[in-house]
Amino acid sequence: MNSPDLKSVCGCCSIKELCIPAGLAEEEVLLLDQHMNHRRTVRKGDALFRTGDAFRSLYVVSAGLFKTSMLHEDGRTQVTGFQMTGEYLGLDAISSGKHHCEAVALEGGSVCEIAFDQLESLGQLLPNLQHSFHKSLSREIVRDQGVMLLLGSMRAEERLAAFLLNLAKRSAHRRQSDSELILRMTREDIGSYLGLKLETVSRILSRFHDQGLLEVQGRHVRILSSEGLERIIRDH
Amino acid sequence: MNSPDLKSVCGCCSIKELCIPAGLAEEEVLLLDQHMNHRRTVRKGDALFRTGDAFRSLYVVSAGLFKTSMLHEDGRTQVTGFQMTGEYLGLDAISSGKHHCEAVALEGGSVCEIAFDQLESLGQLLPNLQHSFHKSLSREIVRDQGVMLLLGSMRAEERLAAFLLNLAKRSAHRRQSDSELILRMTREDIGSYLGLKLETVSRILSRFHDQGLLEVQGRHVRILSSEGLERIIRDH
DNA sequence: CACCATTATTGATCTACGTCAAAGTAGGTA
DNA sequence: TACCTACTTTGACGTAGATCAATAATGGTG
Repeated sequence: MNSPDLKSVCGCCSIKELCIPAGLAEEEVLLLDQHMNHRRTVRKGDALFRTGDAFRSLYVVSAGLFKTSMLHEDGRTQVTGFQMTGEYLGLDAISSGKHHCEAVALEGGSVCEIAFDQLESLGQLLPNLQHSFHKSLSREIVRDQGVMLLLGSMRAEERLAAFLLNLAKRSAHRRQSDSELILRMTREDIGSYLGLKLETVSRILSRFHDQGLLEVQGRHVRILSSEGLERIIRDH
Repeated sequence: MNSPDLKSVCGCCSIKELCIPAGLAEEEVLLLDQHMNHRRTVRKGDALFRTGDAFRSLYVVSAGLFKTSMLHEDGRTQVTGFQMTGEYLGLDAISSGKHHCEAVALEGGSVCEIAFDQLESLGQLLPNLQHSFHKSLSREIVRDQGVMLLLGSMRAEERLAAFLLNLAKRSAHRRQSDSELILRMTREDIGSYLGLKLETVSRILSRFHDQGLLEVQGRHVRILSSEGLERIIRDH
């Protein structure tokens, strides 16, 4: 537990408009600040929580990239998401009081932690916060259902095109380049997320490269034609 | 808008322990009752809302069975769930103020409607309600991620086995038989939900029948060996 | 710098599921 | 009751993606 430094106070946080404080009044953010455990740094490979851990807190990514994976009892495992700055980790655990997935850092970064009971109490005081929290939960549902659509009805090329466009869009939203991507995750992680084998992911990246849609250099990917990728999805 | 009859008042509702009132104190339920639009009946085929509709209310199934489908702009469509008594409809719409899926009744039934702004206000007053609502949202996330796991890592037989066991479990929880199932949805609906073609669904049901795991008579299915179905999932 | 472990690419082959097509069946309606 | 439509079953065949296998690149570490 680090002592909060100034920059990690919500009111002064560089990502406050992407995070919980978004849309809150200044005095509301002050109140929020009293309940947050401010930035905790994590190193690549660190787990924030693991499947089965008791649920106490939600986390919001303040820097870096995380992946969440579900592990089924029969040994099956599936990457359920990649979380960037401002995105919540742990929302699935509210339902039962224990985590259903594990969250692992794919690069060094930091998170802010908030005890869930405190978030709920604070929600009683701040309708704005309550509402924006509901939106976050609902947004996660929409995201998951989007992945269901992808897994249930798209072919491998379409899935990968959608994945790359999604990463690019989210990067752009965070004022990072929307064409220069660094895939912090392995081909196997991508494959697991997309319901494909790593060989298929690799093959299709090469194919996109050959078609002039991407420049692929290991984990460095540059999107040369987002229209081309969109067309792949549209033309099924 | 029907005038509420006695039986549809939450405090007297036959399914109150499956629904929003679950876990609330009597006086809290009274308050809730003042904000619910009580039972509205729906006929088979009726749509509660459609993709793109403005979001005002959540619904809870009080009787019958619904399906929700997402339609992608490119004409792709995917069944995202089948909702039974006590389950919410419309949670995805909170995020953006418009519905991302459509909800259609698969048999005659009824729903209770609650204006979302009223539910939020009520949540400010009733921490219990707030908390149980958060759990419902989170449960939907867990459910969706379970489907992601199914779609991303299971083979056709495993998906169908998991689907049937899930229906049976949820029926049992509602004090209906856990072995005698009536599939209110078409093979195509099932296929869409499971990322399979209707022919595959049909073939696998026949195969399960031949293996003595099921008795299949059109939409009437009796589970003869749930252990057998579980084994199929476990033994990938 | 050289080493090793991890990750990625590419090819050859196999197979689960999709596609296309033809009957068969059930349920609602006149 | 008989009809018609919508749904279901089953077969023959094709293909996208998995599997198996062999190199080839990385990148972190002593």
